[in-house]
Amino acid sequence: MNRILLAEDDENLAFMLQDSLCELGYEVQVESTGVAALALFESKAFDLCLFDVMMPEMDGFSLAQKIREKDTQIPILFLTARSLEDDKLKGFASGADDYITKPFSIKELSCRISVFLKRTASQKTKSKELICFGDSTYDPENLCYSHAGQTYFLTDIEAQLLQLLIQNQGNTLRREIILKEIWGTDDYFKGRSLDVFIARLRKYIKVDLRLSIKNHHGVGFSLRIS
Amino acid sequence: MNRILLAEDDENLAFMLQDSLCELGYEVQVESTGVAALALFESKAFDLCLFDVMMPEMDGFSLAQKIREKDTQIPILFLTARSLEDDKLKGFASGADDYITKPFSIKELSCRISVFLKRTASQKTKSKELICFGDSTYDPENLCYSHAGQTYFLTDIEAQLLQLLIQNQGNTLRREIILKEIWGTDDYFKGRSLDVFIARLRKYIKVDLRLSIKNHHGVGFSLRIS
DNA sequence: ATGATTGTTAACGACTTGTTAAACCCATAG
DNA sequence: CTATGGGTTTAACAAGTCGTTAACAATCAT
Repeated sequence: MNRILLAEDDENLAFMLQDSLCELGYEVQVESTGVAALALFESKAFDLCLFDVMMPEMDGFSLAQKIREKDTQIPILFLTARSLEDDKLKGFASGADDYITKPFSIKELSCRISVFLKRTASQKTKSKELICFGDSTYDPENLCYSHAGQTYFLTDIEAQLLQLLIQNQGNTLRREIILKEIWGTDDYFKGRSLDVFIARLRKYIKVDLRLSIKNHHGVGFSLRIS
Repeated sequence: MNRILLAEDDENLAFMLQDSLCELGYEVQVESTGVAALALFESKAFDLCLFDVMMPEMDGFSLAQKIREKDTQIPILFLTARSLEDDKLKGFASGADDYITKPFSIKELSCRISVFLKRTASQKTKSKELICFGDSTYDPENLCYSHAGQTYFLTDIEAQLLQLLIQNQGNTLRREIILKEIWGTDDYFKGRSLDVFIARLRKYIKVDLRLSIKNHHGVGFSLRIS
């Protein structure tokens, strides 16, 4: 289920788009101002942004720039009534990926959306191969962690978290990144849940003396392999 | 240097495109038929495909499908004179990523091309690069300073301050500039905090004899590299 | 020499994280 | 329909970390 953040101040169009896109299997959240959209983007995880260019308070271009500061990957598509050359270029300069001029058909919009979702999705596709790290292994297929004959079966969230840490081994994973990746939102309680799961993983991996999960105060965690 | 495979049967347009794109720093190879383009694709590596829809022997759609069988990742962009709805949908269905209707400006084309090249490029290079200064390195991703095997993990403010100093190495950074940049305000106590952080950074970097932070009395600080 | 600026260290308080356990949720079995 | 159990979230408290402030020493400019 892909989540789309739609920023559109025209209520009718917004409703129509939300309706149509939902039918196509997307989860759509709508905000009518750039400010609100930016706030929502920061607290929840989305897979794609769809912004109207003309909006009160903050126009689509500025909004896109703000988003790009936080996320260089997420696809951003613009909707606009005008098909002016300068407008298009300004759009691309502010970090847009595509530019759709009204009137457009839902089918075309959906095609363009799926082009970008396919691309970002293919980056995520995790291989189901056995992963070796330190003196241990993790089996993504069976969600189990093994070291020297001992095997622990992990729960869903434990597994996701371990996989994230492994994929970024040595690097600091920011709390908000983890929270958005696994829980979809970033609030106080999910944050505490994260700490609880870190504690559990530490309990598992302590059998492998080469492994440790280091905290970077106020920033996040990193898996260290000595 | 990104390599583009252009399939276009109109000689004039093909030449014009090749010329313009070359000037923008792309390496462009042209074929005037789908069959030839497919053959060339199989024998050489490209980063992006740009196909005219209407071509003798094999149209752009069929060509795209053939390419997609061999490479699911490479971006494929269509050029077409018609902006018919059905055409666009057929294009996307055959594996296209974008669809540009003539007439178009080179600037717009170049924007759309770079959107996709950026995406595929970013899949290859994921990590931010290290900053080297003196005999040391600073890793902005993990907020850590390293010299000769030793690594210090910095706090948020330490990291910001070091980064500021590095970016202005050799030049004097005025106190008020630093204070506004990092703390947002410039009052007496934040000023004293700054002095405390300078002391901490000095403690870290003293392991690198080539580095020193010099004070300019009443003005600010500068990072000196001998 | 004197007042202002900077260097240095330590302590305090706010906030983040570690840890454990209880509460809660939800699916499944009885 | 209730009981059970696995898994997750919430709560509560302990431990740790960081930024600020204070205090005092050293240095600089005039």
